[in-house]
Amino acid sequence: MPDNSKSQQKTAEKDLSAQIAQAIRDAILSGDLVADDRLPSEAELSDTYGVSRPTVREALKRLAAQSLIRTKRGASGGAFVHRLSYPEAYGQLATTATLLLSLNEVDFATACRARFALERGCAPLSAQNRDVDHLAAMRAEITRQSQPGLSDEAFCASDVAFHRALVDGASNPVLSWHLAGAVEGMQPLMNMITFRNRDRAEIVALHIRITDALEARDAALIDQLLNALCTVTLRQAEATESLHAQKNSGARI
Amino acid sequence: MPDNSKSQQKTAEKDLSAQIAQAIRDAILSGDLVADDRLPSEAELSDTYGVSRPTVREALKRLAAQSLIRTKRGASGGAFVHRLSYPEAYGQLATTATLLLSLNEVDFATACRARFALERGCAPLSAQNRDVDHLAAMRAEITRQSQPGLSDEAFCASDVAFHRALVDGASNPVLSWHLAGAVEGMQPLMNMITFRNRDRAEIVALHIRITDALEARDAALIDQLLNALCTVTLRQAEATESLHAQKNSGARI
DNA sequence: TCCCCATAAATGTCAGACAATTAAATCGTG
DNA sequence: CACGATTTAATTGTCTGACATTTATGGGGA
Repeated sequence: MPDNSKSQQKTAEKDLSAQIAQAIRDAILSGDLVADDRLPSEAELSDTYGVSRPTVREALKRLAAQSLIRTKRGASGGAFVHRLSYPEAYGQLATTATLLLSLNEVDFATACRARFALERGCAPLSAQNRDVDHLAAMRAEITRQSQPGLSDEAFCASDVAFHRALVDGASNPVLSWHLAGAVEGMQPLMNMITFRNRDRAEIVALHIRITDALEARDAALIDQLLNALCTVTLRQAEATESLHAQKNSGARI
Repeated sequence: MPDNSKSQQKTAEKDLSAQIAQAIRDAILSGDLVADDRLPSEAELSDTYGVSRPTVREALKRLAAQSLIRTKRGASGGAFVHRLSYPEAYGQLATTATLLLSLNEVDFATACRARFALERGCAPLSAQNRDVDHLAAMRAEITRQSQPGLSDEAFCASDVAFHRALVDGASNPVLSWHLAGAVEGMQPLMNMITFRNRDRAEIVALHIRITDALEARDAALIDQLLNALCTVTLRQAEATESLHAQKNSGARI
């Protein structure tokens, strides 16, 4: 039996803990293990895979970091297949998105266009399924945004909440999840932008029109207004950028 | 000094490895550590945090599982802040999406509507930025899909490739990343659907019209056709479902 | 019957050691 | 002096064994 040994090409010769984690991950994603199933204890796993307990623990920690399992101490404790909740999935997505944008030098325009493209995609569904609660939430955020002397951070937060309410109007949690990740991941880039008062007024005006259009279930108009909002935001970013460039060049000379 | 102990509410009293991982994660996401920065060695970290090396290692494995760091052995080795590549980010997103859909009993209709909503969102950008390469790729997939006797898996794979080319036409990697995750996460649900020949013909016909519309840069038409495709897919899923229900009830009696 | 406590099972943590890998320093030789 | 082989040191990967901590369970006593 010559092929009993590990195939040197396929398994990629990674760490033992990575291999074990992959094996368990596959079992979960393929459905062999379903939510709330209990994995064997660390001692049993170390025996099964022929490795020490620390190695097994490293594998389990890898899975825990991906929210694939959760662990409980004590008798009748152990590692259990975790039913990923939406808030957790949101956190995972936000982390990945933030990392992807910030460490890959994705420019603001690309991220911004992607975000508005996704949001425009769910506008028709929002127009169809929106509830009075969503409209009320959006109007509340508009009131907040209109207050003078609001910090840039607070304005951004309110902006995010407004768009979140708009997306939630689609009543599609999967859609909300994607959009939340897209928006959250942009937050670091977004915080580099400063909104002048005139720009804020323009944005708030568009928000009001969007809310009205949503109330009227006018999907085409929402689409158009979101496009306008995207344009405004991009212009804003350019202005901030040129301002910084100017300042930097001035300081350098 | 009574408050020297861990604050019982704020730090949430998690595992030491989770706390350390969180601290390093924050340092990376906040920008204190940038790509390719080298972390202190495991021995130094264990000394810094006052824990043992296995505990530090568990923390590092958590971060590695999120592709936040990568490790290298040997002298001048260690843990380095990892620049997340798009393929890796794609894998992360796909894992989370698959988990979210399969372990949370998200019904096919919800996932399908979300996917097409996102795809319709990038249709205008694709119409604007599409290249001849994208059109060629889509036409190649259409040819593949039209072959009779194709297995359901192969048909699905070609379908995915077709839509991927459509999305890539937007020339926005962030957008492509989101869509790829949405589609990949649906794969397990998608594989439960069987496409009859008549349905396949209908889908391929729509694909042809979509490609033509993309060539003509007619965003509105693409939007309309994607809507139709969504409707067809949903009808398909319902048919498969009722078929299964029928079979199951028959077997049960 | 009800409460308290011992017990057992499991994860969490530690200490020390050795193996494997890799880059750099060292040495030897032409 | 130059260049290649060898040694060395630093670092991660893995193992062993032990102890601490948490928690469900069951038994004993009031």
